Amino acid sequence: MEDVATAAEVSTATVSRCLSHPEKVRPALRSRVEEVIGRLGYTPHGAARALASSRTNTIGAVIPTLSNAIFASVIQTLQESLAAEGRTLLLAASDYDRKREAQQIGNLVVRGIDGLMLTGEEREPAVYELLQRRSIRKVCTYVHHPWSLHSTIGFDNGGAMERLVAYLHDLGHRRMAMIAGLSADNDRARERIEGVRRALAERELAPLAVLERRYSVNEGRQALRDLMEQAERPTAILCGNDVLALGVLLEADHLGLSVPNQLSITGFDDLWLAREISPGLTTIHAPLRDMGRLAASYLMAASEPDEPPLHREFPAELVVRGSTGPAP
Amino acid sequence: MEDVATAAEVSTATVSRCLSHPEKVRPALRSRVEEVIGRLGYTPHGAARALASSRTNTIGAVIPTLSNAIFASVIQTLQESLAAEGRTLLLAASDYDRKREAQQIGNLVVRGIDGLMLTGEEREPAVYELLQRRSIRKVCTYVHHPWSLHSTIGFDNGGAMERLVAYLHDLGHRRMAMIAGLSADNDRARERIEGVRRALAERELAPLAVLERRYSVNEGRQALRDLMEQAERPTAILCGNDVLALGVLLEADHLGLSVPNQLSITGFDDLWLAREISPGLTTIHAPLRDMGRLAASYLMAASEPDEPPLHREFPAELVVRGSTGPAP
DNA sequence: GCGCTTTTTGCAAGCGCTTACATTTTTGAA
DNA sequence: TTCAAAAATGTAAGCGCTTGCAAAAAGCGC
Repeated sequence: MEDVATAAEVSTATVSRCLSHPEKVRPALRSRVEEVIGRLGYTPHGAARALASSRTNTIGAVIPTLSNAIFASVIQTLQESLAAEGRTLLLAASDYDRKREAQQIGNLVVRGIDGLMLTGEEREPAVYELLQRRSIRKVCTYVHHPWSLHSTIGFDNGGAMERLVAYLHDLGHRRMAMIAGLSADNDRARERIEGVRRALAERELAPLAVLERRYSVNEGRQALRDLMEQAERPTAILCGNDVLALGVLLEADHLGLSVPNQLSITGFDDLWLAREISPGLTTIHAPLRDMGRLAASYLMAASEPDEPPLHREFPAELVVRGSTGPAP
Repeated sequence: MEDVATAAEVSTATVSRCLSHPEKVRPALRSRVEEVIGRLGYTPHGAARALASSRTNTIGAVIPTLSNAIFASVIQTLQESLAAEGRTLLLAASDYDRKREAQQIGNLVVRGIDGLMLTGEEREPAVYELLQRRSIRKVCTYVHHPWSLHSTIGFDNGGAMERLVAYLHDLGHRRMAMIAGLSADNDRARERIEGVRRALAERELAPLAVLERRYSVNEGRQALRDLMEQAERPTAILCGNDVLALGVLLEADHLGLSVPNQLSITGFDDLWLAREISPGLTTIHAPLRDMGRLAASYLMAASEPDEPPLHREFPAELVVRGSTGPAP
């Protein structure tokens, strides 16, 4: 920086201003400095900037896993929106593990972030304390908790499942089962289960079974086999996400069960695959791009003192395709 | 840090050493300091550390897109390996755009990284100059170029396609076409095309057509329609990756073409989907986890002066499934 | 207990920037 | 043209750590 200042015959302060607040420098001078910067190939030192300005222009995000396309999609949007404003994305994966998530967040905080996108709301309280102490903006995504002290941007997981149950009920289904995700460290999975129970209870029904499985195709396959061994077979199966539903669909084919004639199947998320396979998967469309974009702009905004939390719900719409039909 | 030092009745230097070089501090003292750190909830300031030590403990990675599972998978492995050694991953996506990639890399470098994982080898020369000047370790993945000055960890894209052609040729196929990825800014795509041309030329054949398309299911579908409109129809179609192949498979079904009886189809990458769909997709298995792990350990290693580049090839094996069969 | 070497600890000088404040230059109304 | 107000630039004090070097403590052979 000193070299640039010398070559351009200005002070280092001016060079710094050209880089950080170009509007504060007279255009003529600015272009002279910029020319020298280009000629000398100078690039600023991020750590020094961060130390001096206590801003890192970096936003962190913690998601359960990259292996699931729905997180990849939000991250992609987030990073595009951030890049457009000159921010960088620091990414970590928790692998659906609470302890690990806390550790990864600690990592990100140490590394220096101005904001943090989280998945779901439930986590170690220590995490929220740390973020508070460092006054790092945060937002919980994939959920909508208008009562919460933490900002949330997402959709109504339980409500979406209720609509799915209502739809199946209208088709005449009475014996329904659910293959959910592991609910232990996952509030989204839990809300989906609760939504199903609630909607069935309203109709004076109960699920034949609620199986909790890791989100994977093979777990879905196995779960269907387990369900079909039981005395009372369901006519419809609600899956915790599309990946499980896909496994169920594949296994149903394998077992010679006709979908949707003998068995209706639903998913959640609306991966592109849900549309491409045959039969198409009836599912809930998760508003991923909307979430990613809003999260980005929220996290980049300047913090006001005593700002109330932001809560924004995007609709999660029911998408009816070929995997559901009237009860046999 | 000063507070910790005061409370533990030591100097800040000792606190720093407890954090960075614990073996240099007498165990009794160290545990005293660590107790205070825990009690006060002190977390070090990453930017200050980076500035003082000129190490960031952060590794960058630039991939074309997160939307393709093969990149997600490598990133997942990379990040696990890095996290195990206390390093963080800084991620950027280039969207298969050369300019954008250069810009994203610039971003990462400014932000401060000790090493960088790149996808493929071909890019703006300025990028390599920048990395050189900042003496940032780097490695190109998904390719194996033993002649290159830049380290490469990957597999032989062209050779894999040659094996695929040989296999199809043995099955009696003579009229083959290729639906490749866009080769403009993508050396992997180009090498795959060249592999096909070379293998066919050796057999005194030439591809009926080489279509270049964006990697997407719909582009694959459209490409198959285009191919089938031509006068001379292929009996086998080699796709640039599994996503294109999947589109071709779906469209073949749609068009009433029987696979593999009327048409053989191959992919590249071996996504889990390739195994799950029916018929299963004959493809090349990309050694993603191996690449990710080795890239991580290479990038974390200390740089020696005048170290020669590392070149490591992992086998990319042919996986035969139901989408290929004898020529009609 | 002594003098030596080896290990542990403290001191303090930066690391490369940003920015509050002081100083200089420019602007514009009289 | 003049002078106060506004804008542009320079000065220099940190930002929170690491680490070379010096000083102190510990270990060791006698």
